[in-house]
Amino acid sequence: MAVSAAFENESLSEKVKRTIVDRVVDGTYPPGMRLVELQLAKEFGVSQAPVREALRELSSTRLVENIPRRGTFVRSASQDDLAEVYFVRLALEGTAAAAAYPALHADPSPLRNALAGMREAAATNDAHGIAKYSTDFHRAVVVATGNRLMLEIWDSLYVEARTMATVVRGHVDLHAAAEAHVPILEAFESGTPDLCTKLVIEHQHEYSILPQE
Amino acid sequence: MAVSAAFENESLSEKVKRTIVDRVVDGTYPPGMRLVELQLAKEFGVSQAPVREALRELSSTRLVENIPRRGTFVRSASQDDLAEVYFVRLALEGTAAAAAYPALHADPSPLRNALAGMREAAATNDAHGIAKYSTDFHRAVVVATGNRLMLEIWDSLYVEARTMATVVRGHVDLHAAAEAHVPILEAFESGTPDLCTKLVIEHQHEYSILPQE
DNA sequence: CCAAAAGAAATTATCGATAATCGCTTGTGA
DNA sequence: TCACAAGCGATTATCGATAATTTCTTTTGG
Repeated sequence: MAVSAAFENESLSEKVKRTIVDRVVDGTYPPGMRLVELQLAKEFGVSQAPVREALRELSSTRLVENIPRRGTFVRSASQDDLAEVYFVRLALEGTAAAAAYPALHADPSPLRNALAGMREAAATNDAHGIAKYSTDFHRAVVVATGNRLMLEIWDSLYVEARTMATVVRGHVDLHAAAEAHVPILEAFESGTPDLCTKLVIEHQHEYSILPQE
Repeated sequence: MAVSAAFENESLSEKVKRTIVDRVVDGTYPPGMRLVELQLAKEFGVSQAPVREALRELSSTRLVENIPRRGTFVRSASQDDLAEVYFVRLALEGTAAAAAYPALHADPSPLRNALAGMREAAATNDAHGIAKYSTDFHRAVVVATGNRLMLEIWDSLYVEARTMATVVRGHVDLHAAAEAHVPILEAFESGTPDLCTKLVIEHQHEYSILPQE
Protein backbone atom coordinates (compact mmCIF):
# COMPACT_ATOMS: atom_id res chain seq x y z
CA MET A 1 0.00 0.00 0.00
CA ALA A 2 1.25 3.41 -0.91
CA VAL A 3 -0.17 5.39 1.97
CA SER A 4 1.42 5.22 5.38
CA ALA A 5 -0.28 2.87 7.80
CA ALA A 6 1.22 4.29 10.97
CA PHE A 7 -1.98 5.20 12.78
CA GLU A 8 -4.11 2.13 12.46
CA ASN A 9 -7.31 3.72 13.61
CA GLU A 10 -7.22 6.57 11.13
CA SER A 11 -9.68 6.95 8.31
CA LEU A 12 -8.47 6.52 4.77
CA SER A 13 -8.93 10.16 4.03
CA GLU A 14 -6.71 11.07 6.95
CA LYS A 15 -3.99 8.73 5.83
CA VAL A 16 -4.22 10.16 2.36
CA LYS A 17 -4.09 13.63 3.81
CA ARG A 18 -0.95 12.95 5.79
CA THR A 19 0.69 11.39 2.79
CA ILE A 20 -0.09 14.36 0.61
CA VAL A 21 1.13 16.79 3.26
CA ASP A 22 4.40 14.87 3.51
CA ARG A 23 4.89 14.92 -0.22
CA VAL A 24 4.11 18.59 -0.56
CA VAL A 25 6.49 19.43 2.25
CA ASP A 26 9.34 17.27 0.99
CA GLY A 27 8.90 18.56 -2.52
CA THR A 28 7.69 15.35 -4.16
CA TYR A 29 4.69 17.34 -5.21
CA PRO A 30 6.25 20.65 -6.21
CA PRO A 31 4.50 24.01 -6.06
CA GLY A 32 2.08 24.51 -8.89
CA MET A 33 1.67 20.79 -9.55
CA ARG A 34 -1.82 19.68 -10.37
CA LEU A 35 -3.18 17.00 -8.08
CA VAL A 36 -5.67 14.87 -9.98
CA GLU A 37 -8.13 13.09 -7.76
CA LEU A 38 -8.46 9.81 -9.64
CA GLN A 39 -4.75 9.70 -10.32
CA LEU A 40 -3.87 10.01 -6.64
CA ALA A 41 -6.61 7.54 -5.80
CA LYS A 42 -5.04 4.97 -8.07
CA GLU A 43 -1.61 5.71 -6.69
CA PHE A 44 -2.82 5.20 -3.13
CA GLY A 45 -5.05 2.27 -3.91
CA VAL A 46 -8.24 3.97 -2.75
CA SER A 47 -11.26 5.45 -4.44
CA GLN A 48 -11.80 9.06 -5.40
CA ALA A 49 -13.84 9.97 -2.33
CA PRO A 50 -11.17 9.96 0.38
CA VAL A 51 -8.70 11.70 -1.90
CA ARG A 52 -11.20 14.38 -2.72
CA GLU A 53 -11.96 14.82 0.95
CA ALA A 54 -8.28 15.10 1.82
CA LEU A 55 -7.68 17.65 -0.91
CA ARG A 56 -10.63 19.75 0.20
CA GLU A 57 -9.35 19.80 3.73
CA LEU A 58 -5.83 20.71 2.67
CA SER A 59 -7.34 23.45 0.59
CA SER A 60 -8.93 24.93 3.68
CA THR A 61 -5.47 25.05 5.25
CA ARG A 62 -4.03 26.65 2.12
CA LEU A 63 -1.47 23.95 1.50
CA VAL A 64 -3.15 23.42 -1.85
CA GLU A 65 -5.52 25.54 -3.85
CA ASN A 66 -8.81 24.29 -5.15
CA ILE A 67 -10.43 25.93 -8.13
CA PRO A 68 -13.99 24.71 -8.63
CA ARG A 69 -14.48 22.43 -11.61
CA ARG A 70 -10.90 22.95 -12.58
CA GLY A 71 -8.78 21.06 -10.12
CA THR A 72 -6.47 21.46 -7.17
CA PHE A 73 -2.89 22.60 -7.28
CA VAL A 74 -0.02 22.68 -4.83
CA ARG A 75 0.33 26.17 -3.48
CA SER A 76 3.55 27.94 -4.11
CA ALA A 77 5.46 28.47 -0.90
CA SER A 78 6.54 31.82 -2.18
CA GLN A 79 8.13 34.37 0.06
CA ASP A 80 4.88 36.29 0.05
CA ASP A 81 2.90 33.30 1.22
CA LEU A 82 5.38 32.57 3.98
CA ALA A 83 5.31 36.19 5.04
CA GLU A 84 1.55 35.95 5.39
CA VAL A 85 1.86 32.92 7.63
CA TYR A 86 4.44 34.63 9.80
CA PHE A 87 2.29 37.71 10.15
CA VAL A 88 -0.65 35.62 11.30
CA ARG A 89 1.57 33.75 13.72
CA LEU A 90 2.79 37.07 15.02
CA ALA A 91 -0.77 38.18 15.61
CA LEU A 92 -1.82 34.96 17.31
CA GLU A 93 1.27 34.21 19.35
CA GLY A 94 1.90 37.80 20.32
CA THR A 95 -1.58 38.15 21.73
CA ALA A 96 -1.48 34.67 23.18
CA ALA A 97 1.75 35.33 25.05
CA ALA A 98 0.31 37.82 27.51
CA ALA A 99 -2.76 35.67 28.07
CA ALA A 100 -0.61 32.60 28.56
CA TYR A 101 1.60 34.29 31.12
CA PRO A 102 -0.18 33.18 34.30
CA ALA A 103 -0.30 29.53 33.30
CA LEU A 104 3.25 29.36 31.99
CA HIS A 105 4.64 31.42 34.84
CA ALA A 106 3.13 28.94 37.27
CA ASP A 107 4.41 25.97 35.29
CA PRO A 108 6.94 26.63 32.53
CA SER A 109 7.72 22.94 32.04
CA PRO A 110 6.19 22.73 28.56
CA LEU A 111 8.57 25.45 27.40
CA ARG A 112 11.52 23.90 29.25
CA ASN A 113 10.88 20.47 27.78
CA ALA A 114 10.64 21.89 24.30
CA LEU A 115 13.87 23.83 24.79
CA ALA A 116 15.61 20.71 26.09
CA GLY A 117 14.39 18.85 23.02
CA MET A 118 15.73 21.56 20.74
CA ARG A 119 19.12 21.51 22.42
CA GLU A 120 19.40 17.77 22.09
CA ALA A 121 18.36 17.97 18.47
CA ALA A 122 20.91 20.71 17.84
CA ALA A 123 23.62 18.58 19.48
CA THR A 124 22.88 15.70 17.15
CA ASN A 125 22.37 17.95 14.15
CA ASP A 126 18.77 16.75 13.83
CA ALA A 127 16.82 19.20 11.71
CA HIS A 128 13.60 17.25 12.09
CA GLY A 129 13.96 17.44 15.86
CA ILE A 130 14.53 21.18 15.83
CA ALA A 131 11.40 21.67 13.77
CA LYS A 132 9.37 19.47 16.06
CA TYR A 133 10.48 20.94 19.37
CA SER A 134 10.44 24.50 18.12
CA THR A 135 6.87 23.88 17.09
CA ASP A 136 6.15 22.41 20.51
CA PHE A 137 7.55 25.53 22.13
CA HIS A 138 5.43 27.98 20.22
CA ARG A 139 2.38 25.76 20.37
CA ALA A 140 2.71 25.57 24.15
CA VAL A 141 2.17 29.30 24.35
CA VAL A 142 -1.08 29.02 22.44
CA VAL A 143 -2.15 25.97 24.41
CA ALA A 144 -1.59 27.82 27.67
CA THR A 145 -4.19 30.42 26.76
CA GLY A 146 -6.84 27.71 26.99
CA ASN A 147 -8.40 29.06 23.80
CA ARG A 148 -9.26 26.01 21.69
CA LEU A 149 -10.33 28.05 18.71
CA MET A 150 -7.00 29.85 18.56
CA LEU A 151 -5.19 26.56 18.90
CA GLU A 152 -7.15 25.06 16.03
CA ILE A 153 -6.33 28.02 13.84
CA TRP A 154 -2.70 27.90 14.86
CA ASP A 155 -2.55 24.20 14.07
CA SER A 156 -4.04 24.84 10.67
CA LEU A 157 -0.97 26.91 9.79
CA TYR A 158 1.10 23.74 9.60
CA VAL A 159 3.92 25.35 11.51
CA GLU A 160 5.92 22.18 11.91
CA ALA A 161 5.78 21.31 8.26
CA ARG A 162 6.84 24.77 7.22
CA THR A 163 9.53 25.02 9.84
CA MET A 164 10.95 21.76 8.68
CA ALA A 165 11.02 22.91 5.11
CA THR A 166 12.80 26.08 6.20
CA VAL A 167 15.29 24.30 8.41
CA VAL A 168 16.08 21.58 5.93
CA ARG A 169 16.49 23.89 2.99
CA GLY A 170 17.66 27.04 4.67
CA HIS A 171 20.98 26.18 6.32
CA VAL A 172 19.76 27.40 9.67
CA ASP A 173 22.18 27.33 12.60
CA LEU A 174 20.47 24.78 14.83
CA HIS A 175 22.18 25.86 18.03
CA ALA A 176 21.29 29.48 17.44
CA ALA A 177 17.71 28.50 16.63
CA ALA A 178 17.43 26.64 19.93
CA GLU A 179 19.04 29.36 22.05
CA ALA A 180 16.86 32.04 20.48
CA HIS A 181 14.03 30.68 22.59
CA VAL A 182 15.80 31.17 25.90
CA PRO A 183 14.83 34.82 26.42
CA ILE A 184 11.20 33.92 25.89
CA LEU A 185 11.36 31.15 28.46
CA GLU A 186 13.04 33.51 30.91
CA ALA A 187 10.40 36.14 30.35
CA PHE A 188 7.69 33.67 31.30
CA GLU A 189 9.66 32.53 34.32
CA SER A 190 10.69 35.89 35.71
CA GLY A 191 9.45 38.66 33.45
CA THR A 192 6.11 40.28 32.74
CA PRO A 193 3.24 39.50 30.34
CA ASP A 194 4.14 42.50 28.21
CA LEU A 195 7.74 41.41 27.95
CA CYS A 196 6.58 37.99 26.80
CA THR A 197 4.50 39.54 24.06
CA LYS A 198 7.38 41.74 23.00
CA LEU A 199 9.89 38.90 22.80
CA VAL A 200 7.53 36.56 21.00
CA ILE A 201 6.86 39.21 18.42
CA GLU A 202 10.54 39.96 17.97
CA HIS A 203 11.29 36.29 17.64
CA GLN A 204 8.68 36.00 14.95
CA HIS A 205 10.10 38.98 13.10
CA GLU A 206 13.57 37.49 13.04
CA TYR A 207 12.34 34.31 11.50
CA SER A 208 10.01 35.99 9.10
CA ILE A 209 13.05 37.63 7.57
CA LEU A 210 15.76 35.01 7.99
CA PRO A 211 14.53 32.28 5.67
CA GLN A 212 15.31 34.03 2.41
CA GLU A 213 18.78 33.34 1.07
CA MET B 1 -36.34 21.86 -4.40
CA ALA B 2 -35.38 22.66 -0.87
CA VAL B 3 -32.05 24.33 -1.47
CA SER B 4 -31.88 27.88 -2.73
CA ALA B 5 -31.25 28.25 -6.42
CA ALA B 6 -30.13 31.85 -6.36
CA PHE B 7 -26.66 31.44 -7.82
CA GLU B 8 -27.26 29.29 -10.84
CA ASN B 9 -23.64 28.52 -11.49
CA GLU B 10 -22.93 27.21 -8.03
CA SER B 11 -22.12 23.61 -7.30
CA LEU B 12 -24.64 21.55 -5.37
CA SER B 13 -22.36 21.37 -2.38
CA GLU B 14 -22.15 25.15 -2.26
CA LYS B 15 -25.88 25.53 -2.39
CA VAL B 16 -26.22 22.99 0.35
CA LYS B 17 -23.57 24.80 2.33
CA ARG B 18 -25.33 28.13 2.08
CA THR B 19 -28.60 26.57 3.08
CA ILE B 20 -27.08 24.95 6.14
CA VAL B 21 -25.35 28.17 7.16
CA ASP B 22 -28.63 30.04 6.91
CA ARG B 23 -30.43 27.50 9.03
CA VAL B 24 -27.76 27.41 11.67
CA VAL B 25 -27.70 31.18 11.86
CA ASP B 26 -31.46 31.59 12.02
CA GLY B 27 -31.77 28.84 14.59
CA THR B 28 -33.62 26.30 12.46
CA TYR B 29 -30.76 23.97 13.31
CA PRO B 30 -30.17 24.77 16.97
CA PRO B 31 -26.82 24.40 18.74
CA GLY B 32 -25.99 20.81 19.54
CA MET B 33 -28.30 19.40 16.89
CA ARG B 34 -26.97 16.43 15.02
CA LEU B 35 -26.81 16.85 11.27
CA VAL B 36 -27.22 13.49 9.59
CA GLU B 37 -25.80 13.36 6.10
CA LEU B 38 -28.36 11.13 4.42
CA GLN B 39 -31.20 12.88 6.19
CA LEU B 40 -30.13 16.29 4.92
CA ALA B 41 -29.47 14.79 1.50
CA LYS B 42 -33.04 13.56 1.32
CA GLU B 43 -34.34 16.88 2.59
CA PHE B 44 -32.41 18.78 -0.08
CA GLY B 45 -33.04 16.27 -2.84
CA VAL B 46 -29.37 15.49 -3.44
CA SER B 47 -27.08 12.60 -2.67
CA GLN B 48 -24.86 12.17 0.35
CA ALA B 49 -21.70 13.43 -1.32
CA PRO B 50 -22.42 17.16 -1.63
CA VAL B 51 -23.93 17.24 1.86
CA ARG B 52 -20.90 15.55 3.31
CA GLU B 53 -18.67 17.98 1.49
CA ALA B 54 -20.62 20.97 2.74
CA LEU B 55 -20.52 19.71 6.30
CA ARG B 56 -16.81 19.12 6.15
CA GLU B 57 -16.22 22.61 4.94
CA LEU B 58 -18.44 24.12 7.59
CA SER B 59 -16.56 22.07 10.11
CA SER B 60 -13.34 23.72 9.00
CA THR B 61 -14.98 27.07 9.63
CA ARG B 62 -16.15 25.86 13.03
CA LEU B 63 -19.82 26.49 12.44
CA VAL B 64 -20.38 22.80 13.04
CA GLU B 65 -18.24 20.21 14.70
CA ASN B 66 -17.32 16.96 13.03
CA ILE B 67 -16.39 13.97 15.14
CA PRO B 68 -14.94 11.18 13.00
CA ARG B 69 -17.24 8.19 12.57
CA ARG B 70 -19.68 9.74 14.96
CA GLY B 71 -21.33 12.58 13.13
CA THR B 72 -21.44 16.33 12.86
CA PHE B 73 -23.20 18.68 15.25
CA VAL B 74 -24.12 22.33 15.26
CA ARG B 75 -21.64 24.16 17.42
CA SER B 76 -22.95 25.73 20.54
CA ALA B 77 -22.64 29.49 20.63
CA SER B 78 -21.98 29.42 24.34
CA GLN B 79 -20.49 32.38 26.13
CA ASP B 80 -17.17 30.54 26.31
CA ASP B 81 -17.18 29.90 22.60
CA LEU B 82 -18.00 33.51 21.86
CA ALA B 83 -15.25 34.65 24.18
CA GLU B 84 -12.81 32.53 22.21
CA VAL B 85 -13.93 34.11 18.98
CA TYR B 86 -13.55 37.60 20.38
CA PHE B 87 -10.09 36.84 21.66
CA VAL B 88 -9.02 35.62 18.24
CA ARG B 89 -10.56 38.68 16.62
CA LEU B 90 -8.68 40.82 19.09
CA ALA B 91 -5.43 39.12 18.09
CA LEU B 92 -6.06 39.41 14.37
CA GLU B 93 -7.63 42.84 14.17
CA GLY B 94 -5.31 44.38 16.75
CA THR B 95 -2.26 43.29 14.82
CA ALA B 96 -3.90 44.07 11.51
CA ALA B 97 -4.72 47.63 12.54
CA ALA B 98 -1.15 48.87 12.66
CA ALA B 99 -0.31 47.10 9.40
CA ALA B 100 -3.41 48.50 7.75
CA TYR B 101 -2.64 52.05 8.80
CA PRO B 102 -0.79 53.22 5.67
CA ALA B 103 -3.46 51.97 3.29
CA LEU B 104 -6.42 53.20 5.31
CA HIS B 105 -4.76 56.50 6.15
CA ALA B 106 -4.29 57.12 2.45
CA ASP B 107 -7.85 56.08 1.67
CA PRO B 108 -10.24 55.67 4.56
CA SER B 109 -13.29 55.37 2.32
CA PRO B 110 -13.98 51.71 3.13
CA LEU B 111 -14.29 52.64 6.78
CA ARG B 112 -16.34 55.76 6.01
CA ASN B 113 -18.75 53.85 3.82
CA ALA B 114 -19.23 51.20 6.44
CA LEU B 115 -19.85 53.84 9.08
CA ALA B 116 -22.35 55.58 6.85
CA GLY B 117 -24.10 52.26 6.34
CA MET B 118 -24.25 51.68 10.07
CA ARG B 119 -25.70 55.11 10.70
CA GLU B 120 -28.37 54.62 8.11
CA ALA B 121 -29.19 51.22 9.52
CA ALA B 122 -29.37 52.66 13.02
CA ALA B 123 -31.70 55.40 11.80
CA THR B 124 -34.08 52.83 10.36
CA ASN B 125 -33.65 50.44 13.28
CA ASP B 126 -32.26 47.82 10.94
CA ALA B 127 -30.41 45.19 12.97
CA HIS B 128 -29.40 43.25 9.89
CA GLY B 129 -27.86 46.35 8.43
CA ILE B 130 -25.88 47.12 11.57
CA ALA B 131 -24.48 43.62 11.56
CA LYS B 132 -23.57 43.83 7.90
CA TYR B 133 -21.88 47.22 7.96
CA SER B 134 -20.16 46.63 11.25
CA THR B 135 -18.73 43.50 9.73
CA ASP B 136 -17.69 45.50 6.67
CA PHE B 137 -15.91 47.98 8.91
CA HIS B 138 -13.83 45.44 10.78
CA ARG B 139 -13.23 43.38 7.69
CA ALA B 140 -11.92 46.44 5.88
CA VAL B 141 -9.12 46.67 8.41
CA VAL B 142 -8.06 43.12 7.70
CA VAL B 143 -8.44 43.61 3.96
CA ALA B 144 -6.19 46.66 4.08
CA THR B 145 -3.28 44.61 5.37
CA GLY B 146 -3.21 42.79 2.05
CA ASN B 147 -2.79 39.51 3.91
CA ARG B 148 -5.08 37.03 2.21
CA LEU B 149 -4.42 34.28 4.72
CA MET B 150 -5.45 36.47 7.60
CA LEU B 151 -8.53 37.52 5.71
CA GLU B 152 -9.52 33.92 5.08
CA ILE B 153 -9.11 33.09 8.73
CA TRP B 154 -11.05 36.17 9.74
CA ASP B 155 -13.82 35.25 7.32
CA SER B 156 -13.94 31.77 8.79
CA LEU B 157 -15.00 33.29 12.10
CA TYR B 158 -18.38 34.13 10.59
CA VAL B 159 -18.36 37.53 12.20
CA GLU B 160 -21.46 38.76 10.45
CA ALA B 161 -23.52 35.75 11.43
CA ARG B 162 -22.48 36.03 15.04
CA THR B 163 -22.90 39.77 15.15
CA MET B 164 -26.38 39.42 13.80
CA ALA B 165 -27.28 36.86 16.42
CA THR B 166 -25.94 39.19 19.09
CA VAL B 167 -27.66 42.27 17.78
CA VAL B 168 -30.98 40.58 17.22
CA ARG B 169 -31.09 38.82 20.54
CA GLY B 170 -29.11 41.21 22.71
CA HIS B 171 -31.05 44.49 22.68
CA VAL B 172 -28.00 46.40 21.53
CA ASP B 173 -28.32 50.17 21.14
CA LEU B 174 -27.86 50.52 17.39
CA HIS B 175 -26.85 54.18 17.45
CA ALA B 176 -24.23 53.55 20.12
CA ALA B 177 -22.94 50.56 18.19
CA ALA B 178 -22.49 52.70 15.09
CA GLU B 179 -20.86 55.65 16.87
CA ALA B 180 -18.46 53.36 18.73
CA HIS B 181 -16.60 53.01 15.44
CA VAL B 182 -15.96 56.74 15.03
CA PRO B 183 -12.80 56.92 17.17
CA ILE B 184 -11.29 54.10 15.15
CA LEU B 185 -12.01 55.86 11.89
CA GLU B 186 -10.52 59.07 13.25
CA ALA B 187 -7.41 57.26 14.40
CA PHE B 188 -6.83 55.98 10.88
CA GLU B 189 -7.48 59.43 9.43
CA SER B 190 -5.40 61.51 11.78
CA GLY B 191 -3.87 59.30 14.45
CA THR B 192 -1.01 56.81 14.58
CA PRO B 193 -0.72 53.08 13.87
CA ASP B 194 -0.34 52.34 17.57
CA LEU B 195 -3.43 54.32 18.41
CA CYS B 196 -5.38 52.31 15.84
CA THR B 197 -4.28 49.08 17.41
CA LYS B 198 -5.16 50.35 20.85
CA LEU B 199 -8.65 51.47 19.87
CA VAL B 200 -9.42 48.34 17.90
CA ILE B 201 -8.45 46.22 20.88
CA GLU B 202 -10.53 48.31 23.25
CA HIS B 203 -13.48 48.14 20.90
CA GLN B 204 -13.17 44.38 20.83
CA HIS B 205 -13.01 44.23 24.60
CA GLU B 206 -16.19 46.22 24.99
CA TYR B 207 -18.10 43.90 22.76
CA SER B 208 -16.61 40.76 24.18
CA ILE B 209 -18.15 41.73 27.48
CA LEU B 210 -21.34 43.50 26.47
CA PRO B 211 -23.34 40.68 24.92
CA GLN B 212 -24.13 38.80 28.09
CA GLU B 213 -27.36 39.90 29.76
C1' DC C 1 -32.45 -5.97 39.48
C1' DC C 2 -28.18 -5.12 37.25
C1' DA C 3 -23.96 -5.68 34.28
C1' DA C 4 -22.17 -7.53 30.40
C1' DA C 5 -22.90 -9.48 25.89
C1' DA C 6 -25.32 -10.37 21.69
C1' DG C 7 -28.09 -8.58 18.16
C1' DA C 8 -30.43 -4.90 15.56
C1' DA C 9 -30.78 -0.28 13.74
C1' DA C 10 -28.73 3.83 12.32
C1' DT C 11 -25.10 6.34 10.34
C1' DT C 12 -20.54 7.32 8.54
C1' DA C 13 -16.88 6.01 5.29
C1' DT C 14 -15.83 4.18 1.04
C1' DC C 15 -16.59 2.32 -3.43
C1' DG C 16 -17.40 2.07 -8.52
C1' DA C 17 -20.03 4.17 -12.10
C1' DT C 18 -22.05 8.02 -14.52
C1' DA C 19 -23.13 12.90 -15.63
C1' DA C 20 -21.47 17.46 -16.28
C1' DT C 21 -17.92 20.48 -17.45
C1' DC C 22 -13.48 22.11 -18.95
C1' DG C 23 -9.54 22.89 -22.04
C1' DC C 24 -7.57 21.54 -26.13
C1' DT C 25 -7.42 20.06 -30.81
C1' DT C 26 -9.15 20.05 -35.19
C1' DG C 27 -11.72 21.54 -38.86
C1' DT C 28 -14.35 25.21 -41.29
C1' DG C 29 -15.42 29.38 -43.70
C1' DA C 30 -14.35 34.03 -44.67
C1' DT D 1 -4.24 33.39 -41.98
C1' DC D 2 -7.37 33.68 -38.46
C1' DA D 3 -11.57 33.74 -35.52
C1' DC D 4 -14.66 30.52 -34.14
C1' DA D 5 -17.31 26.37 -33.40
C1' DA D 6 -17.73 21.37 -33.10
C1' DG D 7 -15.74 17.30 -31.25
C1' DC D 8 -12.83 14.88 -28.05
C1' DG D 9 -10.22 13.45 -24.07
C1' DA D 10 -9.51 14.39 -19.35
C1' DT D 11 -11.21 15.51 -14.93
C1' DT D 12 -14.41 17.13 -11.48
C1' DA D 13 -19.03 16.67 -9.41
C1' DT D 14 -22.59 13.73 -8.21
C1' DC D 15 -25.02 9.50 -7.72
C1' DG D 16 -26.65 5.05 -5.68
C1' DA D 17 -25.00 1.08 -3.32
C1' DT D 18 -22.20 -1.34 0.06
C1' DA D 19 -18.85 -1.95 3.91
C1' DA D 20 -17.47 -0.62 8.44
C1' DT D 21 -18.52 1.35 12.69
C1' DT D 22 -21.12 3.20 16.27
C1' DT D 23 -25.22 3.48 19.06
C1' DC D 24 -29.27 1.61 20.79
C1' DT D 25 -32.01 -2.44 22.28
C1' DT D 26 -32.63 -6.66 23.99
C1' DT D 27 -31.18 -10.71 26.03
C1' DT D 28 -28.70 -13.51 29.30
C1' DG D 29 -26.51 -14.89 33.52
C1' DG D 30 -25.62 -13.89 38.14
